[in-house]
Amino acid sequence: MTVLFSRKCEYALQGILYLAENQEQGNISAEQIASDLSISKDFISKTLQSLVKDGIVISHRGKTGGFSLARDSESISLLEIVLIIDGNGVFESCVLGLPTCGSESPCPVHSKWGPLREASRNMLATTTVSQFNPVESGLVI
Amino acid sequence: MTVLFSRKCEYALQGILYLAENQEQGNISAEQIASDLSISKDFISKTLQSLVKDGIVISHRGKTGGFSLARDSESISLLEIVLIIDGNGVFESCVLGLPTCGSESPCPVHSKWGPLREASRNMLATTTVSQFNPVESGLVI
DNA sequence: ACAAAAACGGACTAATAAGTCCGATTATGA
DNA sequence: TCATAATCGGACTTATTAGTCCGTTTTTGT
Repeated sequence: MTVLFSRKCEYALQGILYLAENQEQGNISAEQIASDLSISKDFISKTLQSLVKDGIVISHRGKTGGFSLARDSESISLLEIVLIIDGNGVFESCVLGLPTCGSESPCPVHSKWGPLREASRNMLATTTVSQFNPVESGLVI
Repeated sequence: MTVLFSRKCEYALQGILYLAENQEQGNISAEQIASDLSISKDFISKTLQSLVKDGIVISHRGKTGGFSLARDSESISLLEIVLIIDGNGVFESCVLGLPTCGSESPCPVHSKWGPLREASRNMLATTTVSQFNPVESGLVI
């Protein structure tokens, strides 16, 4: 079991963080990403391709091809990635899986889960891909 | 996708809350639970059987058989159910799925997710099955 | 005694997610 | 020009989860 996101979404997040951290390299091949993250090349490749479609990532074919960020890393939030890959079900559905749960007929944990869900969403919305790029964030001397 | 728990776990939680809410009925058949919760009879039956093995639920065969709580509803926390069905991976694993993530080498959201995870766990640990039984909680006149 | 109705157990099937493979296309550099 | 190395697309396979089926056992009420 994963925690909050699908495996595909986890890989997407890992992948885009990797791209951000290694921006100076220019195009980065799926091969390299997969090797460094110890995941499947074909799978991360497919996953990044869906981010290409949504304009988060740019891809280049050919010998020196690979992937790179389509936008400024500071403008890409983790939430954006999650919504693209997994949708917003995590932030809408009842945590107990009750289809009828809502503000009219809340489940036992409805009011308690609400703030946590909002905090999770907020964490993802306010965390950008650039935030942990050592170079950009100035954390490295 | 489910939010935090497997479908099986969601059903277990729904089922045990149902048992608590309808304690006065004594034995409650899988048939009735399934019908009221709009889920599969066979599946909820199987799920409750694993709670029987862990001493949360008691089962009785035969014509008037069914399921009932094995312990005082105030002593059964939601967390207990979650740990039995899904284990504690949700509270241990990296939310980005990074195997190396930990306090030594934290992932980008490690420090932010920690408190949320603890709050989630705490919510489940402090919410008992009795809490929302209308009769026991005195919410019903 | 016996029919009915329940959980139990185990094997089975279905659905979904995860991951793989391969041929086609595109671009580069020698 | 041509070999090489990359993404792309689609079909495919595998793994996991979800859900079903059915015969057996147990218990109760008539």
